[in-house]
Amino acid sequence: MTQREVVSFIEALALANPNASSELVFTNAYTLLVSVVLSAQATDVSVNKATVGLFADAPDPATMVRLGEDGVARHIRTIGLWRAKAKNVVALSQVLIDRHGGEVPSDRLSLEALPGVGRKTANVVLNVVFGESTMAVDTHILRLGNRTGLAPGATPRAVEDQLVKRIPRDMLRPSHHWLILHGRYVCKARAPECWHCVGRPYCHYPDKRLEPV
DNA sequence: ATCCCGAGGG
DNA sequence: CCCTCTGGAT
Repeated sequence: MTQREVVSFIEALALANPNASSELVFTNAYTLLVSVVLSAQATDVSVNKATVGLFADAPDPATMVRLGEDGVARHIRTIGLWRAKAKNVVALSQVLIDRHGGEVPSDRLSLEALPGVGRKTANVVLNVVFGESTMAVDTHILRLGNRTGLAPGATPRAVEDQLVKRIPRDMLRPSHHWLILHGRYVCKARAPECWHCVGRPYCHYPDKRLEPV
């Protein structure tokens, strides 16, 4: 896809989704961070179902540590990978208390040092909470980037670097949400709905589905 | 059977 | 570079 087509594609997504935002339910930096940690290999809907009760019991790091792994696990057992996630959420909360005054740090190094937080989660927090122009590449963006030709790359990091390089700086931050929503609801993994895709003129996917099944 | 806003360990 | 962790929706 040419540079001009990349910009046209992103502009079309912007028009189609003027107020795109995260679909995770959160009220502050801490609840966003925990929600994103819980969202690995899980849908936002299932995460939100579990966090209602979790954050009612433990809205901050101190209460989360007090709740403990078993207490957290009770709330999130409906989400995949719940054992590791319960452990990480408690450990991460303890680190926030010990090293960051109970607050969520605003730099990548500190974020990625938290248990259960890798590059993708750090990028989401930096983008949503701290207003940075990061591009968090999840399964949707990895698929969409390769399928459409927008950002070919074998790994999330390769796709991230492509997107950062090709999307104009002033569009990069909101592009994260535009791309995720497009991947989730239009450029879907199983049956992409190309018939109402605004990126169709630029997309390289050879098997465009031009009408509903 | 495949997929979902991955990370850590070997 | 694997592999494992994990459950609900489709």
